[in-house]
Amino acid sequence: MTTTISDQKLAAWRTFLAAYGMTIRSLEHEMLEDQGIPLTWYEILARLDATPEGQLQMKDLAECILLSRSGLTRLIDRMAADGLVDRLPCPEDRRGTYATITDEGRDALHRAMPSHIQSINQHFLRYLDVFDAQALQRVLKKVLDAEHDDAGARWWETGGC
Amino acid sequence: MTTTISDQKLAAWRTFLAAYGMTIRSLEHEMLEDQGIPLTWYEILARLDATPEGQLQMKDLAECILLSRSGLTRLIDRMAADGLVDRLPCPEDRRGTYATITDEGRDALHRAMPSHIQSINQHFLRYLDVFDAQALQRVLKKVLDAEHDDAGARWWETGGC
DNA sequence: CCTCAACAATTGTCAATACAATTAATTTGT
DNA sequence: ACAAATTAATTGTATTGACAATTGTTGAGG
Repeated sequence: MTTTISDQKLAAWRTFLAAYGMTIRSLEHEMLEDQGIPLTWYEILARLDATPEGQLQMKDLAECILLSRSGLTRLIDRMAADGLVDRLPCPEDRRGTYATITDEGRDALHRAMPSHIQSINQHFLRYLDVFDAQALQRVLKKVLDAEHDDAGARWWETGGC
Repeated sequence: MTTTISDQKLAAWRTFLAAYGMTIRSLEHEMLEDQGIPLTWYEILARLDATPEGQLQMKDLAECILLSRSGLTRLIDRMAADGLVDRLPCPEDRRGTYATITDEGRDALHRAMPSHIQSINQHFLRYLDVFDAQALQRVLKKVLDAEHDDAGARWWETGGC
């Protein structure tokens, strides 16, 4: 049986898509322009920095970023070549590898963060008042929680934008 | 001067990012799985089909999809090679090129659309009631309208998901 | 204990994208 | 009218990403 979806809801979906596309392009552009690093690098650095140890196993990193696992190996390669992260073997499971943020990586992150937050504000948040933000948060959290009910991971609630 | 952004608003931003990433990955995967075409192709077909003439100039297409202009030339190459679109020269401006949807393209689109809408519902809309959808639409439209005030284009309001 | 399935990460290979430079056509300014 | 600037699209080249197969390791069942 095919459920009919209301035009109103589909319009909300289209607006969601368009808002994302428009915003993320500005953010990617400004991150590269102002900080010289791709937004994907920033995301990795932020996630690593948000952990107590400053490190994550590749598999955990792969699942919490919006990128494929296959791309991750070589993405970390590049970041390691730039000195922003280190690879270290995982003692308790010798299949695993930790990606660890370096001091240089933390520097780059902390240098980029204020500017990035300003970009987020400039292109997105400044158009929202507190109630808008609450509404957005409430609505989209329903989606996230429902789709992610299988695992206990709640990585998107952690800091680091 | 550096404005301070509330944690509440930043949390809304993170949720926005996470919801997009989680949803779009499912949609891309299912489009390729069920219909054998990338989601980007679907988006192009939908935009062309939504115009009265079934065609758009490359420049207009480039600005209404979430992709770079440079990638577009070869993306249309591939779709043309598959028979889903045609290229035709633009009479009133000989620099221009129209990308035109073919009958085969319309077939592919109309075949894919129900399944795609079901996917959107499955991974996103079904978690929202009418009020949620209205709230989402209202909030994100503020962002879109504000960021896009320069041009008169309101392409994201047109049909075709 | 030992085999086999599952898992983590990487590698090979090819497709897709980004960015800069180029070509061709149009518009603008004088 | 004509040189200069702008625009539309494409192309060259290098980077990045996707997907399948591979390597090494762990864990479960007999």
